[in-house]
Amino acid sequence: TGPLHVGHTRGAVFGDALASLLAYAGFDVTREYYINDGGAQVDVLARSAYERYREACGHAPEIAEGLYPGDYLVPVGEAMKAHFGDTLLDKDEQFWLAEVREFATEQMMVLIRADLALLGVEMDVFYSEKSLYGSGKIEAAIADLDAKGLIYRGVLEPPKGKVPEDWEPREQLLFKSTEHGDDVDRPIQKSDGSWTYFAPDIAYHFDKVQRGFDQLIDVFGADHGGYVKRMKAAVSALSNGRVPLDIKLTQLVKLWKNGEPFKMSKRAGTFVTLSDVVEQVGADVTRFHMLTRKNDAPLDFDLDKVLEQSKDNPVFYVQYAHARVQSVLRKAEVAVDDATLAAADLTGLTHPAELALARKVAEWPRLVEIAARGHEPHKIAFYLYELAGDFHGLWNRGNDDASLRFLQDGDAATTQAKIALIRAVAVVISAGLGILGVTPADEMR
RNA sequence: GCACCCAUAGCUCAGCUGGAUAGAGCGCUGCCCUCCGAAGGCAGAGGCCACAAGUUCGAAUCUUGUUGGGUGCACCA
Repeated sequence: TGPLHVGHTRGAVFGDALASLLAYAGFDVTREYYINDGGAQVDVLARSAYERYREACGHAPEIAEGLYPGDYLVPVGEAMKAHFGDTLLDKDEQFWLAEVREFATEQMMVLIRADLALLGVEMDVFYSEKSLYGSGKIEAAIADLDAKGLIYRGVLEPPKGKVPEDWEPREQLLFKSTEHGDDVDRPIQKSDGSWTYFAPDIAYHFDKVQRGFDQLIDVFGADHGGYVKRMKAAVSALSNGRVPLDIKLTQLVKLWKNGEPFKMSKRAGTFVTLSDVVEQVGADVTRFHMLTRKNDAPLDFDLDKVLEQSKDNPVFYVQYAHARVQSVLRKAEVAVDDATLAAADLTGLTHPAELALARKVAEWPRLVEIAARGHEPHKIAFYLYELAGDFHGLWNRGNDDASLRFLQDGDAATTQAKIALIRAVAVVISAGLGILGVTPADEMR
């Protein structure tokens, strides 16, 4: 219903990096974006857009309580005027709602695709929730569960503890998710017989199971933590336990500026968008920083600090290490092509700092395996930071001990051995940054 | 009331699915640029890994309980 904001950015970066990590580890990965274009929220979007349309036509917009006030809908209103002329003015909702809904959601997807492109995130599939309605897919998924004896009509117990004021017993169509690890059974139809949002979600996952995937990973915001069990229950039931579903929750991003919390108000429509952030600090910095915390830990993002060029800025620190290696390669006066380096005699590398660095580089394949298996791309970011630290340490020892410098005048064999080591560092940094979607730098500016 | 996540140095956080004296950055103390970029590096101080039991040859890591935070909890997505 709007442009992506910083919270979405974290989910996008996390999912993209995880997908790249799995691909790097040898998995065949499909990246999907599930478009929430069904349900009541899209009607709200349409009504909000209609007010902006009236505004574009010269009337004062009446943005009632509950509508989306954000001014990102202003251009949508203008586009509507260009498209519909004044044919929708002063008409009842029933005459325009469906058309405007269609128009506005399309416009929102244009925004969202542009935001993703700005971040460098590419999706293989955009899957529309709305497309499931009327296609028979929801009915088919529910029928599958029904055949397994997991669908029944019933009345749920009121929630324990604080009971909502307006609670009343209602008979609904329910999914017996408790048989697959959930705490209570979940409604898939409202009491009026229409689907709950859960029904298309089930159908979407059923579709993925039927497409033959071996494992599924969902990325949710932490505020959707309550849906984890029911979604897992659904996939477990739909796939007869064949397909594991891992759900990764990304915690909140706290924005800072000049050391002070940067307040956002969704009410007033003044939230900070993905494009705000990326335009200010760049995609590389945004992506790396979003991955310097575990996905389930809250993240501080300071719009000034992330641009600092110092050691407490991991993006810079890792880039700097890569740039230093490239600098040495440029200055080397001996052959440094891959074949020569591959054949270099490494027995001369005996200093503890050199061996420590070599050991760190050698950890890489195992680290990739661990990170991929745990679905934890942040481990790549932390590893790169440690690798860069070991490298910078060795570099600076060269200040005191000339024998540790990488370029040894008049000794091509030793120089090539040392360069083989640091070239390996650069290769790993480059691969690691590639997984995170960050461009390695050849020089610092 | 229930479910999920979290609790590690003064601060912000790692800790490789159970292995050796628990690590990093910031902050603090003291050092290192005639020398491939000091935008960096070296050294030091600083921890009862929330608490208590349990499993194990071995626990920050696994189990249970307690305390203290965060999030979510019928016919909204």
